[in-house]
Amino acid sequence: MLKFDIEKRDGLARVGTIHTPHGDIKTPAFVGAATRATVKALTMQEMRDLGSQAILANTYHLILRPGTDLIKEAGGLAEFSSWHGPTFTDSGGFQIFSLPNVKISENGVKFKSHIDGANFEITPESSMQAQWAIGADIHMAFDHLAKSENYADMKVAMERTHAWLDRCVTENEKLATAARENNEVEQYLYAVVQGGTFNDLRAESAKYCASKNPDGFGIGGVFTADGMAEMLQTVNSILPENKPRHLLGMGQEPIDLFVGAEFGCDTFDCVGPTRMARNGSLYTLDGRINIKNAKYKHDFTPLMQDCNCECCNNYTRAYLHHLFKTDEITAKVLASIHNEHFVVHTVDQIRASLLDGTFADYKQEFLSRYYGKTL
RNA sequence: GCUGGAAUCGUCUAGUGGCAAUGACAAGAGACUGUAAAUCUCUCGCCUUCGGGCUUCGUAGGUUCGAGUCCUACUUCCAGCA
Repeated sequence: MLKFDIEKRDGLARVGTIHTPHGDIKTPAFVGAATRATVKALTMQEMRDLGSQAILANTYHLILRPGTDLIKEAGGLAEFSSWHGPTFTDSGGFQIFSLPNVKISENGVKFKSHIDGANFEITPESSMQAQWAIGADIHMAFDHLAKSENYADMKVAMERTHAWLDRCVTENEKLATAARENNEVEQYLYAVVQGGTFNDLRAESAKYCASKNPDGFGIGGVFTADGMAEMLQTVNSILPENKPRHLLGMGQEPIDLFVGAEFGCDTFDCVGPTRMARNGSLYTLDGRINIKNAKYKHDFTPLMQDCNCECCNNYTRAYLHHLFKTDEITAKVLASIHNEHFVVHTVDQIRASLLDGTFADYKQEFLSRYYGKTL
């Protein structure tokens, strides 16, 4: 069983440490999205330098390229990518939601590769096998995200997620047993809670996932902060408190991180920070700015005061503006360093404020400043 | 000097009788939440009550219901010949 120590609680919020075979994660923590075994525009050394504790890769992408056998041959995701720290993999379930032309059946999901059109299929069993081959410390159960917000559709997706969870757990047991016999390192499974915006479905899903006794929980299918607090209260009051919870995909907006942590989530991942960085939308304590805007051409101040990242320590807004306008690769590198540092550091500060009892003040001060001036 | 060719939005460019006029770049702005995203969308002559109105394709005339497109002259540039 995955070891998770909680050192302090505040309502549903908690401060803890997840002990993985590749190292500890001090929670709450923001996990970098390394979909194709890389955080876009950043080296793993840059990720370490900006304070990242863990990364999350995607099974779907790694099945397509380079293939999960190759990653196993390399010694696993951490070794292959030279990250060496704690790693997560997403199951590929999200691609049911995000890709066109997927065929979903009880057995699994049929895709056409977006690269060469080749047909292939992911089932709960094959997702587990692929994740074991990739060798991340923490795996997500293969789940079904509904595309529709319709109650009936959401219920069907949730029930399928539960049926698939049974199969994931069974397959995972087989793989875990085989690994133990071969003296291979442990890998752990999170069940994924679905149910959309319907709290009765969320409650049902949380109960079902908890009953399967996984190592932790992913909370999936969340897309906006609206209603998230109530949903998390429902779900995290049901989930066993001694196991870690990962809020899947949320964290582009700082409010997601505050609400997520306040209502009992331990880790987060989100592609937003690095994607927005590549597109010139950069975090500051006063809200996001678009560094490509003409008004920054002559702005020789740092991107953000009181930021200790490599970008803010060394470069000005005018320089970043110039790099973006001339489409230099370094624009995306520096911007990604800053945005990723911003969210990682914000969650670290949330952790610190929970430890010293100042969370409520920190949240109030941060959010009113961040959203007050720009929204 | 002669003979050809060319002049269109900041730049390059499409356009050979119905056109405020193509495309690209540049410029201005917006979006982005378990990444088919170093992507996508919008604006880009002036005004607008968003119906439309007005002024545009080197300059000046002309032909025509109608001209960026045809004719004449001029200006500038390019090429060849002197």
